[in-house]
Amino acid sequence: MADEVRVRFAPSPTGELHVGGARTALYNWLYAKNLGGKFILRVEDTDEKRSTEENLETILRSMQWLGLDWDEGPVLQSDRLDLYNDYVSLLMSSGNAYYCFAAQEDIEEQRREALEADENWVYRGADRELSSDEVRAKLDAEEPHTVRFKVPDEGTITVDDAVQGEVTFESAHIEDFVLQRSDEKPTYHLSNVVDDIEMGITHVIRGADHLSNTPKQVLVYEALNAKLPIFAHLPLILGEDGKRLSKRHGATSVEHFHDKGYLPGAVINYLALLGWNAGDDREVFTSAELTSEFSLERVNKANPKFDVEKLSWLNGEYIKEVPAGELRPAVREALQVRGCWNEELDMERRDFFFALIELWQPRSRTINELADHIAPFLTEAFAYEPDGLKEHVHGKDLLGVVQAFREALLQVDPWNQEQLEESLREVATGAEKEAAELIHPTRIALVGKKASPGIFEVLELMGREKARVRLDRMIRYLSKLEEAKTKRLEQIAAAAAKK
RNA sequence: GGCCCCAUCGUCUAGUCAGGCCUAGGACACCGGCCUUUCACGCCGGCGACACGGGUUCGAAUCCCGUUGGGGCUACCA
Repeated sequence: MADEVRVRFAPSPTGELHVGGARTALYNWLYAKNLGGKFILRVEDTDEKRSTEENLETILRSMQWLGLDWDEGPVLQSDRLDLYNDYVSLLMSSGNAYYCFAAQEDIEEQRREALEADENWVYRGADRELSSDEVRAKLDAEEPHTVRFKVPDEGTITVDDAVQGEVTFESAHIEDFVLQRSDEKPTYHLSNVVDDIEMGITHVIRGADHLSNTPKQVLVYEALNAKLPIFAHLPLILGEDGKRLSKRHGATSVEHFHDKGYLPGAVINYLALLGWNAGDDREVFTSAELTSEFSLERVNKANPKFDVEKLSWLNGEYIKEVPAGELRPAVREALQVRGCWNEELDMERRDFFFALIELWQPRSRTINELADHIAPFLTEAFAYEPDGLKEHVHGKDLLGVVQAFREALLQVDPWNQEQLEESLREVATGAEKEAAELIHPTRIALVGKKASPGIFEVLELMGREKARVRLDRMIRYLSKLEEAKTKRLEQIAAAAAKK
């Protein structure tokens, strides 16, 4: 029987889960699902200065939101420090590691000098040669020390990477790296390898920023006589400026996309296609298609740039296709944030709420946009869009026709699109105006914007009472315009009379 | 600086491993047009790329070398 596939996502809780990490998690998850393997979550928190509980919680929340469920874990490295110490002893007794008493500052000094002199330099600990008596004496004297790996002076290490192909490194270019810090905590190079061995990880799928570190880890595997996993290094996601994605690019955390009203399915879909493709022209994938078709062979080697425009388009595609009912909780949340949620929308006005969602689905790319569009139906606390006023209201002599339409609406029966349209056209004709000349100001009166779904649809859905209140508001606005105009004319007349 | 990786439209990419089917295909964005009371959707059309230079070959986006450009690593971070 072939070994079960076991992959892991191993974030360090030094920040939120950003899209790069999310994609790494996703590819691991897809790989496991594709092969019926296990997806394990491990938290690499051996750097206690930079790791926080809060970050961990955010990461877990983001993964859950994306639907990246794990089969085992989360395993915290901080819970198993003894394990790493056991391995240090093992490496020490097999002669692959040694105590290093050199002061950090001294090494840094040497490193700096070498760099300035343009020399290629790697640290080779002089303490490799210390006799066991000398080591014992220093240890007894409690001299601060680290444990370093004894890197061979010669030879090459070849990493056979599932994405990058064969990559060869010279041992001579690798320094005697630290396995255990002076505070006895393991470094990443140790804990990472130990856990991958202990957890039976078969495939290490991670960002390409780890490729250069891989030979060090291979050395540790070999020193431990452990079987190497298959490595797969994913290209790094870059920001729009071509630089590696970081906080400097602002909004790149998964949490942010949740807050902005993106759907988890769309984010997953976008991330899956950022560096991988099925070999055809499809852009929209179901989760099932993704898991059944994913393969490391089709992962690209070049670094992609993160394009929020395309994500937004995809998100719009998802919003369009999803049944209104599934959007309900997210829209509700967004409306609550905007302070225009009413419990009635979940009870007696449930159908109305659903109809509102359906009305705006085809013209919203995010849940937040959708909520912004729905809000005017729930509250009158919206402003008239300046552009709309300028184009369709100011200087149009509308007071009379809007008043007439307001009166006509009171008589419309039944209250449906056909009757509403008939009524509006009649009023416009009576006032010797084009229907459009009444439609545009009406739209602004109803929702404050110059764009909306069909005006009769909006009217029908909004209902007579709300429509009346909003037209009254527009009538007051138009009256004020008239007043101001009259006043100005009087002033001009008065000024002319004086001359 | 050294080591490692990468390089097709502005962006994501197909095609590269097995060279001719590529006057390089799709998607996002952008620009026109149609539809329409507006916007969006939808439909139709347009703009737009094999980084550069050498080879190899009858033939190169595809193979080789170099240059340039980008990214990563170079910590008692991960």
